[in-house]
Amino acid sequence: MALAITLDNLHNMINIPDILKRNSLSITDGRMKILELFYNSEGALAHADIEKKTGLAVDRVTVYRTLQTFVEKGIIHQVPTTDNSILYALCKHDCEKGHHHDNHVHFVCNQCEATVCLDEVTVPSVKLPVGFRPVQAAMIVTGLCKNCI
Amino acid sequence: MALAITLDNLHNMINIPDILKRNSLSITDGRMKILELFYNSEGALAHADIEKKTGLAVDRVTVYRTLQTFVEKGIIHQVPTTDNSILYALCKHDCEKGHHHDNHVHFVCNQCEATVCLDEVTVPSVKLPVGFRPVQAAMIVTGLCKNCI
DNA sequence: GTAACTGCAAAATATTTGCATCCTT
DNA sequence: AAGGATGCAAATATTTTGCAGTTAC
Repeated sequence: MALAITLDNLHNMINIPDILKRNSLSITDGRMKILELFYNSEGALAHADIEKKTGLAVDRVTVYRTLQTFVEKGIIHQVPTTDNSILYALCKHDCEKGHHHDNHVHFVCNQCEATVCLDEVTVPSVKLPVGFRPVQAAMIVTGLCKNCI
Repeated sequence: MALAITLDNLHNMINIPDILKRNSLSITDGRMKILELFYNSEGALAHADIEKKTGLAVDRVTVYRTLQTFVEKGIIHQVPTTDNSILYALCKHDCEKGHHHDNHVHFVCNQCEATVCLDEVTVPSVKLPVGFRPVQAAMIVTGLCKNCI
């Protein structure tokens, strides 16, 4: 019989300490808790979300420093937004190696406010006016997500 | 206060007080100065840019309030960014009527840091996974602008 | 004259930095 | 043991709010 891959055993396949180790980061409670949060969350997270969910377990300053570290290591990336909020999301593919490959479309739900990475949808290229040399492109689509339709 | 008539807005026959009037806003020094700034600037502006350029002429709080008012009226729009900065740019077409039509691509120069609206380049549509209903899309391209190539 | 707008002060938030202590390796 | 990571306190920075005085209409 085929092995059913549920969310749960998908998570079991992910080894949080290992990810930290691969990125030459010491394995600490705070980093584990925060990284776990990302793996257990559907969409992108703001600093405030993380602070709320970790509660007293992790200091506010540590959250700032951890997010910064994770971005530098390529474990998470900053999600572009149309407003001015700062969101972070896991680099699903192989950003862990230090290069970000977040050229996928980000979707923001107007209803539930969640931001999700549509890893399978790549940003289309556009023709720019003469004189502009493109290097990277980001795209944000807003609308209704599957939970809110 | 005397409105400085630059070659540019003279040529385009842009009447700053008129724009305010059309939007049922009283014509004040601060609003004129700030709106003028937008018309005389190539790209998008951050709150800090405006504060620096208006100097003591306009209070910091007034800048915040004016930007908010202008966005509400559809005179300017918030520019999506890949980092977390807040940028504003003129709505070039007919956003003054209260609806935003900023579905154009925004370009950020890695060299000079300027953000410009590519009004002539519209955001392409993408095919989303089942369950996502798109309403709006934004796109940010980074690279080198014509001045920095 | 009246409503709208501004500036100032201060409150509320958000982010960064320094340093002593603790924990991972 | 040593270097890195954390927590706490405090310094900065950013944004919002209240209110009294001023200005546009």
